[in-house]
Amino acid sequence: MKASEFHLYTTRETPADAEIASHQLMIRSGMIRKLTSGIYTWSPLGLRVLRKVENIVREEMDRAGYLEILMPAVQPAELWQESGRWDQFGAQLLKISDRAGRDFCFGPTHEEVMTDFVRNEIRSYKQLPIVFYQIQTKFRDEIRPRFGVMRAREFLMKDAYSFHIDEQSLDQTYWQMHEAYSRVFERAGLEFRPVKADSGAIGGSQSHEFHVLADSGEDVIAFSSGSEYASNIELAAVAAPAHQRPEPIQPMKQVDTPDAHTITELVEHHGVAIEQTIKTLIVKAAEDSGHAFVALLVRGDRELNGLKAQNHPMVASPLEFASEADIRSATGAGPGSLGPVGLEMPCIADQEVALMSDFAAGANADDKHWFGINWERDVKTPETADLRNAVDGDPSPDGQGTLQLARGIEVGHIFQLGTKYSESMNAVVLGEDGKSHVMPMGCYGIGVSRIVAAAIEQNHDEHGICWPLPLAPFELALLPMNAKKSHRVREFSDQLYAELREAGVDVLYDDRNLRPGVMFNDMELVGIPFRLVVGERGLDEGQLEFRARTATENESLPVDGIVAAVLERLGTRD
RNA sequence: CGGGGUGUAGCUCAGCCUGGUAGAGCGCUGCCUUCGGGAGGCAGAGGUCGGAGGUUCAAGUCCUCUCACCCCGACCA
Repeated sequence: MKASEFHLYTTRETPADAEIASHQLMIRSGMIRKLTSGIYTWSPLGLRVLRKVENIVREEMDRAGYLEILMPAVQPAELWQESGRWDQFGAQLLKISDRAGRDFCFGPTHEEVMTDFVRNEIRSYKQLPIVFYQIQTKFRDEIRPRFGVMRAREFLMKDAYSFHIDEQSLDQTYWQMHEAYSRVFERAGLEFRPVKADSGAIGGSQSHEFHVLADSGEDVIAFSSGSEYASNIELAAVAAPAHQRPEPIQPMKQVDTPDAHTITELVEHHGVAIEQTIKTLIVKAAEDSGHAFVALLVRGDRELNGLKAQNHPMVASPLEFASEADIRSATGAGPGSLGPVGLEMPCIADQEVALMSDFAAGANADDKHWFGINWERDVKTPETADLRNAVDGDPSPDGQGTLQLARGIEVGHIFQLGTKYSESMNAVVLGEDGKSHVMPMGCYGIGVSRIVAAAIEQNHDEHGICWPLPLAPFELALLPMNAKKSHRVREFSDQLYAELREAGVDVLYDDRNLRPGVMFNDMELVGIPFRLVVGERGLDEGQLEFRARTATENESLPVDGIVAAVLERLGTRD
């Protein structure tokens, strides 16, 4: 491709509304343009990358024997009413109506359409197992779209659905898919981890997420130093500490703390060790608990794990924090002055909290805290549960090694769905026994457009994007120096461009007659993995300069045999 | 949906408080010079100041309403 015939439009300025590197770089390199909130146009440059990802995904799905189909983006309400999700899915479901007033939605996912398709197509266990997939534009009306295509409302997703005669077959396909997913991310050249995940509202027995590791990731994953254990931090269990509760030393005393409404302020202004403080969080209680609210106690330096909390029988699910007004009427104090002493509601303490002594907590009166609190002596020892997020160095839940935490971007998620949809939508086949069987299902998603952003988060520097070769929009940039004046350089470059194309190299030939600095900066911003520079000086010596995007030094390559040398350096390609 | 903020040239923003005939940088067009890490000069094109209403002799600026976008809280590929 000649740059003069391509649409390259880069900008020096960082757009004001782009916060993270991938979003900034995608805008600056001109890969995407925002049409409206959470909805983007892919430019020719961006589309090249998107297609690379898409093709890797497609090839790996095909290799595994899965069958590609294409389902409608617009779906009738009836199907969603049949599964019960028309009302359940919530505001993320974009509902639309046609001229006759019939209801439709723009598909956020395709379980219903898929199940409908299969219940009409598949009649016999002999046709099972079967896996269909599609690569489709989805729409989810996110409350807060952000980070460009990372969390867009409209996005490109690969979704696959498997159908089985029994759970065992589902389990088998599930692990095949796990393998296929790993191949996808390996081929894309990304550093990733599959982790155990919460199956959430979708239910089912098994679920894994695939995360691209990046410091800017929104998810935290935990993996063991001593085993294969890896899970989303939501699921990482924390073992109860083994030590005994120390004997009380301090008397309990009330302290005026008008300057301390957060744990940090309490620590800074009153010299309390943060490990000796307790955070009291008031949440709504489960409906059948007989209470309106429940207090959750975690050590001051710990984070509440929302999933663990809402799974507790006393706690409402989904987790809902009490409003400040609710807190005030229930405790008589504001959220900055709460504690277990004298609290008129059930308390659930994290395991380690029950083993603390001489600790500080709010007094349930504004601007007052109790210091030197001890369980039993000053307040009843509460019920305990595992409520906090794991931290670096916690023992691994499987007993082998310790946990390390890393940040990740969720780019894939696989589920064993069971019969949730096949049952409500009556997707059955005749079994070997001549009877109807409801088909267990699996569903498997990959965020194709999100992978593009995730790859940039993982691979960029101060100059721009550093594409892994398999995702790069072009493999090689051919940069002539001062071609406007130098006929030699231009003619040589024209010729070399033709030869490289002939050899199958995906080359971007910058024939725009720009100054060298502009070309270098553009190619680095766009992230072309390799560049080849043609200049008068080099031609005099019979040499060209070759350089990898991530390298700091040029390599001199002789003009003779240049194409072969370049091919060798590009390495194995698809 | 709550809370906060911003809408002025293609982009990034100043001007608004204190009303008086629309600005800068980048980008774009033309010419000249320059040419190995985002050059310089000259000449240009480009804005119903998000929209509607109001106050005023006069509104980008003040008031009301409205729309859009962004940021902080509950979800997900």
